[in-house]
Amino acid sequence: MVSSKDVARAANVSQSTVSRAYREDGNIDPITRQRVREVARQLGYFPNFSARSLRNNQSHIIGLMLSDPNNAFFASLTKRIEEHVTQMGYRVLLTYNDENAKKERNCLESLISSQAEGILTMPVSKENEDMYRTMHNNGICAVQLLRRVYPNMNTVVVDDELGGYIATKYLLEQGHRRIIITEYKFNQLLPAKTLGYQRACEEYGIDPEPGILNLPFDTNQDGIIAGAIAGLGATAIISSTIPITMATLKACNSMGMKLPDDLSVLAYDDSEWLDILGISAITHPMKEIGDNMVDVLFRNIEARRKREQLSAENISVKPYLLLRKSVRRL
Amino acid sequence: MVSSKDVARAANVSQSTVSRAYREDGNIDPITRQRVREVARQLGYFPNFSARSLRNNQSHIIGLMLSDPNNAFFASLTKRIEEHVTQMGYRVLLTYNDENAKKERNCLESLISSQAEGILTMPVSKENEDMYRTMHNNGICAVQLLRRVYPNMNTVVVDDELGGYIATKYLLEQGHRRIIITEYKFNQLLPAKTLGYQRACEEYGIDPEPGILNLPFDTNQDGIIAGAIAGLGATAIISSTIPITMATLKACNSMGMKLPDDLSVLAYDDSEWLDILGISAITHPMKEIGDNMVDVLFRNIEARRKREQLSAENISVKPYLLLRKSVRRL
DNA sequence: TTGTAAGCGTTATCAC
DNA sequence: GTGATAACGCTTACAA
Repeated sequence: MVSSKDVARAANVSQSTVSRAYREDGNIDPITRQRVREVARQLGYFPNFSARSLRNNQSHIIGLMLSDPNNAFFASLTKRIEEHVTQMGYRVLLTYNDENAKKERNCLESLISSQAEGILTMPVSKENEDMYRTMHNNGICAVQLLRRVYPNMNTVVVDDELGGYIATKYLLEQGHRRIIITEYKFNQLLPAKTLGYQRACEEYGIDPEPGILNLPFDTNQDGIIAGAIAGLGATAIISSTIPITMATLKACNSMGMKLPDDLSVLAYDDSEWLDILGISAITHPMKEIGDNMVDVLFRNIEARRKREQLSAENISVKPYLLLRKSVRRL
Repeated sequence: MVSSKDVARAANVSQSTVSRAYREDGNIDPITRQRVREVARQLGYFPNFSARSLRNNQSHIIGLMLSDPNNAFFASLTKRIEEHVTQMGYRVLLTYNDENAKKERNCLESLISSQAEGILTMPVSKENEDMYRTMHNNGICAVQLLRRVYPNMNTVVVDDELGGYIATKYLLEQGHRRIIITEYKFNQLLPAKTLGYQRACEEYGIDPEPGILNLPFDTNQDGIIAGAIAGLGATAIISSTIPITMATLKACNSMGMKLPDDLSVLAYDDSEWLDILGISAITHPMKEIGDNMVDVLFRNIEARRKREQLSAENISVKPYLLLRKSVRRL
């Protein structure tokens, strides 16, 4: 690799002049800058970010830690985030925790060692709290995405309690009474969507309990869903993630059920495919979510640079109902 | 950030001993290593990769440059790649070129400056050949993914000519004669899929020309597709990417066409949604593709470390037809 | 405006 | 087995 020293030699200037030619402020004669850059170009010189990072204590790296890559919802966020981050002159280091605390730990270690200035994370559980504290102590800004695992961390979430409520209420209004809602149960707590479901059910004087279907993370979801629908005699189902929506549709296919005549389906999280399939969904203002995530992060990075202390932000984005034609009025 | 110096002080050893405690070979008393690591843990020490990279001339970074993030086909590859790369103890720097040569250039500059040891790239066009040459000169290993833009670069592609041929031949066998194939035309050349389409048509003595539908990259694809179907009186269509498949299905919806009665659709690139929708597709052995990409890359990185010279590998993975029920026998 | 030199946190070489 | 020290490529006082 050609270094600034090589360029300096070739351009007959000092190494620091080369450095100056590559920085905004660098007090340097425009002519010199021009000349140095030209020589550098010919030599194939590119500044070494590792060295810069070491010297400046600024890596210009943002760590992105996602959980489940099968969820198209996240894929679409990834692009938005990358775009923003790049525009700010930062780079994205991509990691997946696979909903696994041990892997999450490895990701975090790697990101810390990479001197990431900020991280956008979907925490798996409370298990790695010490890591997040270490990061905090080291001034690494963190924003948790779509999940509120740590109360004192910056947060950008969708108001899933509201989403669950809206979804359930709509189905109730359409006359459904035996409604299934699916969930993954990570902690002991009920997911927010389920909480909203409960609230709506209780408003209608319905026992929410039998409709709550806890699913395993990776195996035979459609079989379980099919069984639950038959078992409860459900007339409607709220599928709580994109992968679960897929499983639900497969269950319908295998049982030969037609939408919305035999079963009403309301998907949580939207996808272009759902539009094609005519399936109503709880959807989210993706642009707003993506923008917020990155904005909060860089606000914090900025503040830190000025040695200001910011209190944790807590942004909750409102989901809304997108009607198509997968829900039948009873 | 706490550095090895801090740990050294706290553990009453020299800084180089701390360093040794964190390397495989490091000739160090196991007891000392244990003790040092414990002190480090308490202090919240993590090795600084920038410094390591600077000193070792090994960043342990792999650059991943994708084109279109809307294509779920790539999203699924991304995860596979990340998994592999992480397992090799490397990190993934994610960039998107948006099918735009200027952006591609920025991505490459960033990756070079990041000292990436290897990059997995989907080149946009020949425009940035100088960049790729610079990388080559600097010993940065590159593998082009799914496209063969540079003849002398390592390549992992799907044999799209074969895929186009298989798809077309199947439709012809089913009695279709007016078949549309869609494409994006980046260079002057016909895409490989279209070449396969041509070959099959010619075997059947059919003029391929009228069926070739060139689409713009981002706007109103479904309108154009609908127009083309009507215009040609097509009985079948091969949609050449996942986003185009979506557009095709939208076109069908808006024209009120039912599959496969009113139109036969054969998708190029598979998706779980297509399974749900019962749409036949040309699919790819994703695992094989992902594995190959990373294997080729690390084979090259390994060779470079040993100062060996490897000639460019050229891997072509065979696609195959997955029959569902979106094609009608005429 | 430019050059000199110190230092960022590592690893590797060389003594001991 | 351990410690001192130079060097990696860069930025930034400070000096000229």
